[in-house]
Amino acid sequence: MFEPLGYAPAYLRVSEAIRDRILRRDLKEGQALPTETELARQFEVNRSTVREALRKLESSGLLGRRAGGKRLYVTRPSRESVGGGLSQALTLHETRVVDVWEALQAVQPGIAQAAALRRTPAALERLAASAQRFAGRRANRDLAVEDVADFFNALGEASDNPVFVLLNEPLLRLLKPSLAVIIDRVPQARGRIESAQKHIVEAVAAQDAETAATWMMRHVRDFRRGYEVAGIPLSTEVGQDLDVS
Amino acid sequence: MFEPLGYAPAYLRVSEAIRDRILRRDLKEGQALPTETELARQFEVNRSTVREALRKLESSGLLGRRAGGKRLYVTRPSRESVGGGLSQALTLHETRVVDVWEALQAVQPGIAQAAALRRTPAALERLAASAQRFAGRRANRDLAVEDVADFFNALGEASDNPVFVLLNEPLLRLLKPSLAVIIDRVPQARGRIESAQKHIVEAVAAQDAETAATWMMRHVRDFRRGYEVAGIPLSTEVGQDLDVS
DNA sequence: GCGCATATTATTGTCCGACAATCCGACAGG
DNA sequence: CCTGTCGGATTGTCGGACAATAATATGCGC
Repeated sequence: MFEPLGYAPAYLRVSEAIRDRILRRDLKEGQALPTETELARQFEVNRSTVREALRKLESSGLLGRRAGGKRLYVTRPSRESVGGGLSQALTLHETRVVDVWEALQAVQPGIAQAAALRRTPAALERLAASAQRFAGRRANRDLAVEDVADFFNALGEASDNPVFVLLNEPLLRLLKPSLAVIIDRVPQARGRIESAQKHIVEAVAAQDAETAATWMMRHVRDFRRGYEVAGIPLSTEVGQDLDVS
Repeated sequence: MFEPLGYAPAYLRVSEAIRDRILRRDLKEGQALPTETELARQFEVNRSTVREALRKLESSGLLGRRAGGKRLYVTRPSRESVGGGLSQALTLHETRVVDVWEALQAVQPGIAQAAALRRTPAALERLAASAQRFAGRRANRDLAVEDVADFFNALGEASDNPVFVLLNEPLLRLLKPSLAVIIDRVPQARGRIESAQKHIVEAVAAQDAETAATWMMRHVRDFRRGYEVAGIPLSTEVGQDLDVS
């Protein structure tokens, strides 16, 4: 019947005040934040309180530190930061590999399509280079996995759609461990990935959205076959390795 | 030649230690965290340091507070928390309505498909109820928007795929403001949404994945028409209203 | 004047101790 | 069983302190 009358601790109000200024683009990316002491003075709270607020913003990826630096700068949440948060959440929601795969299947053809339509020459080159790198590296298992992920990332960037870019990251992160197993256990996996990537690159180069989507569908479907051949149960939960950092 | 040798401030190491225990399911959801003083004792750091660590985990959604409560409990990141973070990130990446729309177009048919295949009777009922609610409410603009979002959410839940559930939230959040404008300015919008929802519900009821996906595609494509008719430029940036909370 | 090493200063990370507000649990009374 | 009271535990916030080091100014040689 009654709402709880809202009270917010000071550290929260401070963090929201700063966050709003950032979202409003009032504090621009790359700009240095005032010092903790100065913020404490302006908000009229203790420095400890300011620090608690800063920690919140830091872990939302809105504030960051330049390497080896001391002061905080306004940053936009990076792919890694967003990916870390989401994949962490998915892990705790008991996501299974089949769930990730299904999402991949739903979204990747659309990304391929968009990439084919809008790729710049530079993005195309990056994509081709990624495929090349995977094809040329027959040795290391983990590097191969990184290359596959990089291919998807390059495609996301080529689509020039930040939603796709940010969505890709967590899915790939969760995919990687099982992909490593597939590459280890399924001899023909590398070849099939290589072939799919080649066709996708060609379609993107030709700006043929339809073909790009089709090959991507096959590519993703192949992963599912990979799970079966490698003997990974589809109901395996992802993220038991917790490499989030 | 050399990596910078890793140093991490204590508050970070504490927060990572706790986070790992949570991700490892060592600390289970719903469990109460030890008190700040106790944590400080165990980690052998000051309580202020512990508090900074807790603020980080709090804003990743891994720790939460029961309404009006004081102690912290282990929680899984809620849809809202994930959605807030992601939509905040997308806002800062200058995402445009057309980007969100494109992502919706890519992902929603897949969700509809999965929902059709796996919906439980309960989920179907929830979905139908949501459609009903939208159809029956011809008055308020904002409530109508909420109903549309709820329909997508219900579909996501029916798909029984946490990836879809969590992905939906930020997209809907960013979609809402423009959707409100569409409903205001495009007289036939309500009717078309109502019709699409009806067909989707029917297809999901019949477990006809193909039809569900097809109608969803039409439904999403309609939004794009809506933008054009309502005179919203597709390159409008989303999230200028910053209702993240 | 300019580049570079060096000295100063400012800022962060961490600690300590304190205190008010208030949530929690127990306990008594109707 | 519900309500009111009470004491202890816990959080939120404060002030001050200090070492380490990043940032900045200073001086020097050219």
